[in-house]
Amino acid sequence: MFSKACEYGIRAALFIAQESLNGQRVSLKAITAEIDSPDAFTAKILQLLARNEIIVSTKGPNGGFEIDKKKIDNIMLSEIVDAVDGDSIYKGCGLGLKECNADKPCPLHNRFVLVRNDLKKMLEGTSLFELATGLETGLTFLKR
Amino acid sequence: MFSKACEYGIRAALFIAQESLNGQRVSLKAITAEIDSPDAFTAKILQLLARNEIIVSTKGPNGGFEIDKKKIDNIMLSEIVDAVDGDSIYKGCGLGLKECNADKPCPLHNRFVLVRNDLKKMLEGTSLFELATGLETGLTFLKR
DNA sequence: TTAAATTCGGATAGATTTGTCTTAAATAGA
DNA sequence: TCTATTTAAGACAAATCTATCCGAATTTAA
Ligand code: FES
Ligand code: FES
Repeated sequence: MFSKACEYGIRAALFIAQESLNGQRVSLKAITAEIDSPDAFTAKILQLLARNEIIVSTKGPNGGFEIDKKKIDNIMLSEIVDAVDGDSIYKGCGLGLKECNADKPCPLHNRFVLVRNDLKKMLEGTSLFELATGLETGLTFLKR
Repeated sequence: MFSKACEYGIRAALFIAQESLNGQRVSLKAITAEIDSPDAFTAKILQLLARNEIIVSTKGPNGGFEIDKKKIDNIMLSEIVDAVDGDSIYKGCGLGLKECNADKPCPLHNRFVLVRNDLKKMLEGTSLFELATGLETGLTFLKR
């Protein structure tokens, strides 16, 4: 469904959001320990999220990653997925035709767009804040 | 969403179904011309579908691929996806945890399973026959 | 029986994704 | 200013996915 990079990206963003809500900036090490992901690869993804202004990175001692508190309930999963995986999941044809086109549709088109749009709406309608609360209350987990 | 192999597999199966409904067996060449896919790679996928008894292959002159007419409205897309891509799309965690587990869910679990189950139901509820009719009437297309 | 047509299977190659390593740059604090 | 800490960036490596190549096996038909 999502690439590994995207999975790590979402999990990392959720942890950063959770800690940012508590006023804490977190280091790369803390993130990869929390979400159980490869250090250097995760660092690349965090750079990408920082370049897309989804997270803020700070170098030097006590540096790390954080998210503007005020933005956390305004950052939707769709933004992260789009930054990491692009928009193919929202726009692509289910059977791999070069583009999804209702005027010359593949046989699966009508059924596929229903599911694809549901996924899109779910991602567009879910903020980091909503998911971070479940983490904070211990109801959900970022590794296992 | 699906792998390239799976996309080719579904498109190939649909073309074979359409031709089988017309009593025609089709060669690899005819298939790859119709769905615009790489020959040798497509051949591998067809072998896989044949081993999974979704299609029937015949060697020799006038050989090729076909599907038992009586089975066509009974073969669901889910079988093809499962044969080619496995069941990760039905069972996998959206955030990449080793397994999806409602007892220790990831933050996206509740929302993700809704979409994933819709996708699963769509694939389980769609037969080759249903999609092949759209092809036959010229309403849908396997390449563009 | 021979030749041609066709799929099968294994080896190989290319492309993409995933992951690592090393050095540079920035920053805080002694 | 010096040093330790931390992220940034680019080169590299490994794994996986996609695609190709070639010879073997099977079958039809002359
Ligand atoms: S054309 Fe295939 S999903 Fe729209
Ligand atoms: S645990 Fe992540 S989707 Fe179910």
